[in-house]
Amino acid sequence: MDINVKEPFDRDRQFALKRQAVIRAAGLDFCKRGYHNTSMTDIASNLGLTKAALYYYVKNKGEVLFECHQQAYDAMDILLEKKLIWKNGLEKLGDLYCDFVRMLTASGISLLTDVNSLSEGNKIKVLKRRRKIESKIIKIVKQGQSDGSIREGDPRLHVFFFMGALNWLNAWYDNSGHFKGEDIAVHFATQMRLGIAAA
Amino acid sequence: MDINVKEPFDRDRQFALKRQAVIRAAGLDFCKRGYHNTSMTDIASNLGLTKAALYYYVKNKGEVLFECHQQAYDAMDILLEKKLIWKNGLEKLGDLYCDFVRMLTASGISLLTDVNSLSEGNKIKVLKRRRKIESKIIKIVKQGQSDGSIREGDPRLHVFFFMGALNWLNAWYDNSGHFKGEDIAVHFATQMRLGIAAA
DNA sequence: AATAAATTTGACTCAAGAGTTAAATTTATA
DNA sequence: TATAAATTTAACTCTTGAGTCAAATTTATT
Repeated sequence: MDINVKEPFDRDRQFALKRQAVIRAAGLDFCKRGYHNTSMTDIASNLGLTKAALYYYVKNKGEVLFECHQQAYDAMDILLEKKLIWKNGLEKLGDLYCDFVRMLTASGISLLTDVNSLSEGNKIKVLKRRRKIESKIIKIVKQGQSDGSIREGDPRLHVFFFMGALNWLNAWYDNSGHFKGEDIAVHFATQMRLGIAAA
Repeated sequence: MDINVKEPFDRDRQFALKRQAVIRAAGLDFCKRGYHNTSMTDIASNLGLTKAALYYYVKNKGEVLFECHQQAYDAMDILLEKKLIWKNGLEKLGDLYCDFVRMLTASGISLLTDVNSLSEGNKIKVLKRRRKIESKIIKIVKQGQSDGSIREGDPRLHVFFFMGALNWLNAWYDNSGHFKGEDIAVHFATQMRLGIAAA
């Protein structure tokens, strides 16, 4: 048996899980009110904790912001690596994009835009990761242009366009609101696909 | 002759122009580094001025942020009111969107996203204006769905998608960079149109 | 030359919030 | 029951940056 029944008693594991929860909660706060309009005390009290307890899990506020970014990119990387067989670049991209939206609406992970509040070192790391992901997506677009499923045009502009829609998602999406995550995912993926599909 | 040769000597006029310049410069700074990562001293020194001089033109930092939003919405309203005869909703929307991108890349006006750093009162005003603009655009989409130029689907989701691309524009566009504003405008308008066009 | 507007200088106050600390207390583990 | 981990309490320090102010200086207008 692989299931570890003792897991809930594994303190390191509990610590890691709680730390993740802190990051995720902070991410939601940053998303809703903005990094600088959210104090460590806010984050703590939203978790039913005290500021001092937060500092038991994280070094400082900048680290929290950094980890929020990491979390989002980790999730995106996992979706990018999901290797299946696709008819063509367009299909591949459509499903990937759908997964991105699903992930952002369902997981509590926020794709933050505030890169300028990171320390210089972390900012570089985050931008590097973002570019890496972007370039993987651009590669899929080029693939689609080669196989004839995606229309011509600057691949970077193709990507900037629909990734913008994705980045804006967090600004307005509210999981207690009118739209269901899955519906948005399907709608957005369709609109994305049609925008770049070959005639 | 309507041209007022004395204009450069009209002090009220000069004051207003300089105030506008302050807002616009601040908008560019906020866009590049974020509202909270930009100090009043930064804004001043980017204009070759001193902080005290800034306060000769504006009441406080919050007012500057508010005016940045107003400036962008003023510009969008002007484009929205540009009434011409269109074949159908899709054409109308395509041209409008193209104008939006042109405006954002050419005018030095920034479409800021940081609404949470506004005072409660100003935040309400800004969100009200944003919703008003959004609903005008949604109306055009519905128009297009009636006249058969735009495919079915929730009009709000159609709009959220391509307005996201617009909001994200400021985050990456650099007027000294690789892409020409006009090229982006044409590309984005095309991609927007194809995403919602009827089959 | 006289006046008013625009701007600089530099020092200052004030508030908010990050981050720390030590001691006490609660909770889980063995 | 003894121990170690998790968390609270509450007070504290420090930094940053907004906003103010008064006096001096420069620039434009008449």
